[in-house]
Amino acid sequence: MENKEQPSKEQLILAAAEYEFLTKGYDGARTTSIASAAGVTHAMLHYYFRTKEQLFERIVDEKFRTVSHAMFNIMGDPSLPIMERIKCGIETHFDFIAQNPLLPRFVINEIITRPERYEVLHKRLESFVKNVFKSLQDEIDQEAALGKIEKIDIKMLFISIMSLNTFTFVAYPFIEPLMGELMVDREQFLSSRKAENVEIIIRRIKKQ
Amino acid sequence: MENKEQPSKEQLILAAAEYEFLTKGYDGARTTSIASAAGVTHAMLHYYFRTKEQLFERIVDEKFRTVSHAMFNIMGDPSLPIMERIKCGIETHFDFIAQNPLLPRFVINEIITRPERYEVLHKRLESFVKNVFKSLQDEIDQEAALGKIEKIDIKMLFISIMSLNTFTFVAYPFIEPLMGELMVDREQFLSSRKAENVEIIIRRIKKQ
DNA sequence: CTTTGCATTAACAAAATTGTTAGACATAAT
DNA sequence: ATTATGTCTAACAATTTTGTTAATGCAAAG
Repeated sequence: MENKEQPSKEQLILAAAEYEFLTKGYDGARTTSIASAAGVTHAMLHYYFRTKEQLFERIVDEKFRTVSHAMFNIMGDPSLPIMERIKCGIETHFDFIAQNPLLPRFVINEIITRPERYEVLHKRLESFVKNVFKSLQDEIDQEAALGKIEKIDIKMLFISIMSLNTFTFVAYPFIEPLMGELMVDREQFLSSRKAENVEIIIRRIKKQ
Repeated sequence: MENKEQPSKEQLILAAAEYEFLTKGYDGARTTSIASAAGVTHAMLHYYFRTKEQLFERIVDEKFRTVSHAMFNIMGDPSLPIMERIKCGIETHFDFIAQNPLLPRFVINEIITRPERYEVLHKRLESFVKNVFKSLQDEIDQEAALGKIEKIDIKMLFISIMSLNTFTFVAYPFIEPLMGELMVDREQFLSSRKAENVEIIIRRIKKQ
């Protein structure tokens, strides 16, 4: 019977594997290390998942689903006015990355080393993203024609938002030591960083 | 004697190792694969560099030096007016990343898996960066006091610039398939992306 | 032409990592 | 009580990857 207080060995292994793969990547991860972190013998790991590869697939599947799911929320509520919608999208995206700080590097490294696996995720996102881009671009073009905002390519805007929201987390260990007191209070920093990213994008769009 | 047309085995190995390590990371790299890419037996690799670790050190050293050297150029010419200086710094940084597109991911992964090695690079950059930040901040504060530009924390600006310039290259395989025609002509895309990044930062600083 | 020293290879050895198996053990069904 | 089933372990096996060595070649110095 499923007990919430006593996770099964299988769940323990999955949790340990997730952390190991996300921090060290496929090549850096060790099945023995995963097993011992999960508190089981490494034969156990092979018993449940047969191979390292299959265990990895489980993690990749789940993480790709997480990303895919997040993309749907990030695009913002179409009923909001465009400025509000973009602002809300940025904040949702930022919060998602903040809660999954290891994910971007993992996904990127994974896609680079095994591009074929990305096709599944890409296919799932492709038409959705294209549609949202198109509707956002139409709305932007309309507002721009009225002189209310700058005319801008939504794809460029998208790249900018992704860059601003993601890079801090990916490069955290690189920049943190260079930042002095700025990043010592993590909560404080993240909140002002989020506001900054919104500000940057709003200013980019606002008519001058 | 050193011949420019016939690189030595040692140089061949170093070149192959650089590519292997930059694309696959330390864990993913194989000494046999490096050797065969260099067209030598793998015993040869061990003859010249003894261990994978030592070969890797050579590459890391060189790449960290490259980054360190780049940082000095990126901070811009102090004799220029602040706007020009920042614009020029952004462009220099962008061009550097464009010419070393594999470097950011390598450096980040390397720092995450072996933070102790970063201390050498960090120490070299620390005081320089702090000084440049301070002089830039002073200049910004002066201009802001005159109402010419927005008051802004240079460190925040620095993170924004790094993010915008770097993320595209790090996440290239992730975003490229989502971008339709935008990125098909790479040269064209990079040039407009560079201009966009400058535009974004300038708008962030300009007084509204 | 012989010695010296570095470059090179092939074959081998060691280590690390992944994967398997036979059997033990518990638990629940028959 | 016996059987069946899934869980688990310890020991072992296979594979992959790294590292070594002894022997060979080769070119320059003496």
